[in-house]
Amino acid sequence: MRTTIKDVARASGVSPATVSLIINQKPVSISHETKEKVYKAIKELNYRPNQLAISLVKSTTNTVGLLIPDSTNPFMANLVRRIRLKLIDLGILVITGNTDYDPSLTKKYLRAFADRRVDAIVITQLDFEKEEDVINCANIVRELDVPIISYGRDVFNISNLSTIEVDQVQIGYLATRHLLSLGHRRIGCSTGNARLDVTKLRYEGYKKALKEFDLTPDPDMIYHGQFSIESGSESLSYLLGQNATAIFAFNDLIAYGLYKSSKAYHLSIPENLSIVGVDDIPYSDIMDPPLTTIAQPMEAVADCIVDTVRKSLGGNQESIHQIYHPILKVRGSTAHV
Amino acid sequence: MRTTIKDVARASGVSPATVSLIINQKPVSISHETKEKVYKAIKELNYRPNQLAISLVKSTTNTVGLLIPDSTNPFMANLVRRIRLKLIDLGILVITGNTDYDPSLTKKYLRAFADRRVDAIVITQLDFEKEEDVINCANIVRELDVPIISYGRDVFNISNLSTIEVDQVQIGYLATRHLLSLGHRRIGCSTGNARLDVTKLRYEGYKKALKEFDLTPDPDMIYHGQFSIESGSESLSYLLGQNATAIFAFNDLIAYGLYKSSKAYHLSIPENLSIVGVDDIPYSDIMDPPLTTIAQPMEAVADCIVDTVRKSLGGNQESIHQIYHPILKVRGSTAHV
DNA sequence: TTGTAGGCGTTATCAC
DNA sequence: GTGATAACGCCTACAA
Repeated sequence: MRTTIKDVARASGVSPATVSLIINQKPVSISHETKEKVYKAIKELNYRPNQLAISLVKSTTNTVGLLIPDSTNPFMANLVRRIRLKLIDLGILVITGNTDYDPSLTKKYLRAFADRRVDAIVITQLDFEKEEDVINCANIVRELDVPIISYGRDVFNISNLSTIEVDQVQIGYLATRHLLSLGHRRIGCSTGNARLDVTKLRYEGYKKALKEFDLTPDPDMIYHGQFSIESGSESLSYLLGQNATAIFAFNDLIAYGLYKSSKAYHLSIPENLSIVGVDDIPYSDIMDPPLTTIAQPMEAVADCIVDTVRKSLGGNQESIHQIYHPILKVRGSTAHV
Repeated sequence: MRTTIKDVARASGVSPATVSLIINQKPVSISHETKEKVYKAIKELNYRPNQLAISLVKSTTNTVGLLIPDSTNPFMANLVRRIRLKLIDLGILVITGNTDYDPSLTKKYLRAFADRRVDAIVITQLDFEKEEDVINCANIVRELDVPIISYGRDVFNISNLSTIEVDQVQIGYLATRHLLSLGHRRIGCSTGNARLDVTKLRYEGYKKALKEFDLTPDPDMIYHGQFSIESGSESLSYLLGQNATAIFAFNDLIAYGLYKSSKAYHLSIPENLSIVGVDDIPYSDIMDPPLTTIAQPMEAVADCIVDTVRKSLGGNQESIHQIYHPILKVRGSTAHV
């Protein structure tokens, strides 16, 4: 049993209430003498207030829950790092949960967060393959009664939830237009998980760009994969079979997978194949050739998330909706046909 | 105010105590009838027990704190992911803290973890540049009174702390011996933060290998850097100035930095320069050429950490000391002189 | 200036 | 079978 406020009180010959007043620097005048005694006792007993007890009475935990599908994705890893660093600065801890797009794990975390009375929950790309899982999870979220801040669109259609997003249609559009402007006409898509909102939106952007060039999207040019290196690797042979001269990889990891299997095909990038990715993770400009990619403004997103968390802790009820814009970074993986 | 056990009690016409008994499936016989009533009320009121209150009386939180210097390092990211996934399976949440090797941030986190009464703290490579910070932090750790599990050696010299480590000397040895066996004699080191224990140990291994080949280590062959891509980039010109034909990068990120600046020097790897890294992060075999590296058995380490956490929650006081061995993965970045 | 008492939401020990 | 009652460790009126 650790030392409690009572121990301190006893040791310094005052009541627990007085100790509490002193610790919390309440605006009441207390004799210098007793203050000294109490501080001394605190130091000697190495007393630290039990935050559980404090949280119970104050009903605030200075803790937020953070849910993330793939924490090993460097883009996410960097985002989360920045969020954590800014939050600890405010004295707020974050409980992180990995979901791997698993609905039941997601629900488990959501409930666990709420049960622990986190002050807010940050969810990133909370979305599932199956419609039913989305609905199911949305209901849980609605019951939660905790401020929720989402990075990515509100696929749940929940009213009081703040969203911070990057224009995903624009991402697909920028990537595709860049390729089109280089003369490519058979542009393959190596997508992320097909039913996910991000995937759909990026594909929208792809179609939008094609339309601007008076081209009709060919469904055969899509490989329905996942947001992983392995998926990218697997997609190459299919897309080559469709005579793609360029591939829009739905994120940089997928692009890395394409790089990897390109070697097996003795294809050289960008001479034989142009590739553009999404996210601009830190390894993309080290790859050979450096990867052309669409960068999301990670810092701004992280800062906005933290800001929104802070506001909601401050009692702000209004939900915020912020949209950021992506940026095309042209590097060595794309060239004229 | 959320619904409490009292609300449920009132709604179902029983006492809070009874509700508690039912919820926790205590081995007491309770009439089927009241059980039904209570379950119904719970469902209708959407009642969920407040874990803060439960933790307060049970003095266990089912939460562990995890401290990590650089969560964006893919090796760490993967390790942490696995730990989280295995822990949530046991119903345990993890509060993660990024320290960036900052002593004051580390202390802040350590205290915050303890104040929140986490059941255990997992620290990874907790170590600092300055001796004084190490001592200082060690004192805090000693006062903590929480089971601590460390990935990496106990640089603190704290008695009751479990350690899970990978033989770091062996890492340096394997990397260097590989290079030596390829005929390299001027092998540069692009190190991680100089004062860190891992750095010193890997360098020990380097010296050990040289000694086996009857070579004396040349202090000029060391570039004292950091565990980052940038540091690797910066080290190249210095080490080339020392006529290095091969470089032992103290981790894969550093190796990536070397790849990056090699391009600027129009050096081709491994023809003009051999490189070996450490960690075998997922991008290393996609690099061109694929990076020869020393892999640490991440899965085994993660599993052992989780296992140790589980045991300590079970009340096990004994500290564990486990050592794993690294593995050399020969790929395309190393060749004969 | 300091102490008393009640409450935060649970669980646990006894009674009834 | 079920219900008081006292913890758990702290905060905060309200008294003194």
